[in-house]
Amino acid sequence: MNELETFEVFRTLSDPGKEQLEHGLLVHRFPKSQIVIQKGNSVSGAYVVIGGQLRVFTITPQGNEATLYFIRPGEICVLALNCIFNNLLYPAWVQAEAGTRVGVIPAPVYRTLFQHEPPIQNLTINALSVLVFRLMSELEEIHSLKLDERLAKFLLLRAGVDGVLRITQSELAAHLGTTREVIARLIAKLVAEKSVETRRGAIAIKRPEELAKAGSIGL
Amino acid sequence: MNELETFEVFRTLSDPGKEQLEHGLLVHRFPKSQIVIQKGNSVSGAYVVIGGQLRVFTITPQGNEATLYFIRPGEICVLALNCIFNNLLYPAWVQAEAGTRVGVIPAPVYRTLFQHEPPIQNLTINALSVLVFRLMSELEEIHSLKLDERLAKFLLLRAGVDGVLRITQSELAAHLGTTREVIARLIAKLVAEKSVETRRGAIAIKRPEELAKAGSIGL
DNA sequence: CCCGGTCTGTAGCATTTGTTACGCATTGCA
DNA sequence: TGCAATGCGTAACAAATGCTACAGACCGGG
Repeated sequence: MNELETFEVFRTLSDPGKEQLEHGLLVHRFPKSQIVIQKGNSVSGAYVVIGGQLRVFTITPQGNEATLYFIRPGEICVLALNCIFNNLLYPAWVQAEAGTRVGVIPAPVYRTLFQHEPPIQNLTINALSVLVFRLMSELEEIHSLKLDERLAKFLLLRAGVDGVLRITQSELAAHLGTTREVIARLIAKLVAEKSVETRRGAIAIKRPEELAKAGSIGL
Repeated sequence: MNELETFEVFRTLSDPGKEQLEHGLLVHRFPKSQIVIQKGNSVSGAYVVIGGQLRVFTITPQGNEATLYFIRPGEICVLALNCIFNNLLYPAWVQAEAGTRVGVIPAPVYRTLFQHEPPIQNLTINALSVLVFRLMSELEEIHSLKLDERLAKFLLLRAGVDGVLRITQSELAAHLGTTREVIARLIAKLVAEKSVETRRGAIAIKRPEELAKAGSIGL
């Protein structure tokens, strides 16, 4: 039984489909922070994250990173899909976090699966759709919200159940497409009004209501 | 022969596929500037533009519009696709420009076509992919370019062969997600350096080289 | 031809964001 | 323990953008 069958979609394939998949599948492991794909690389197949997590980001001319999104276990890299369906080069950078395991389904295999297997069709369409929505709301947010509002939203949406978000301010800045100093300034305000506390490499949310107000999120 | 067969994709369907399509297809006509879909509407099917052009945009809390993209003849509304595949409500506004004709393929019909007809699969994947790329480069641009650079790029990419772009400054502002005054200020600079001339409802590009420099486009 | 609506040109000020430049704290490693 | 690397806090300044306000130009319809 291949590793992808931990995920439901791949269990519901037809038998010939499963066979094709087993034949082609490759599994890679990446150590922490390793760059998996660079902008301009050609893409050999569809990437499915089995464990760990991948981070997709771009780099601005000034050298700042801006995170586009994450790929978590069971998810598939949509940009790579785009590339294999349209024969394009990969348009961003990808970095592995923690010990990440990734399954690679070679492009030709994936394309035949897509033609005949409804589960793969759904998976594909869904992945693309979700990305479109994320990107659109991201765009809308950038146009309509100020940085402090986006920050508040980000903190709320990503904090764990204990209200603690393990992330450095530089990383935060990268996610929001700005610089560390700006983030530090905004967080200082939040600390002043006791909405959050800061630690090295982490932020603890103390008064989510305040953040929700700032980020215009219904709580 | 139905109106969609002016476009190649729909001519390459299998016979049963064509039949299904003919059964379900509806064609609508819209006068200039009519709002076609409002945010939150439910979506009845896939929209294919036959003639004219649709404009998809959002509205910020301050009431400013920001254009997301256009749908031209032969293209399909990807957001509507998303909605019919995932049973969502439409997430933006759509407005018709000029006398636009739109074909509507009801959701169930489209879904069966998608399952069995490779041309429709390709069309769908392509439409989604292209949109993802557009949105991503838009995002990257917003992060990395300043407004004047984005403006220069926009002018160059959209001007006709005669170097004239028929658009009001308010519309320009909407496309770039800013306000008219800001656009006026930036254009004033361009006029001062004689890169462009302005008329009522139009802008004439006089020295594309200058704009290309500003917008960091290789000419 | 006049008038109301739309489009444009400008100015000045308020805010937000980016930049530069430090100093200190914490961590992990030699 | 000492040192280097990394992360954080802060200040002052520069630049970009947004907002308010107003005046003149142009257009089409009555």
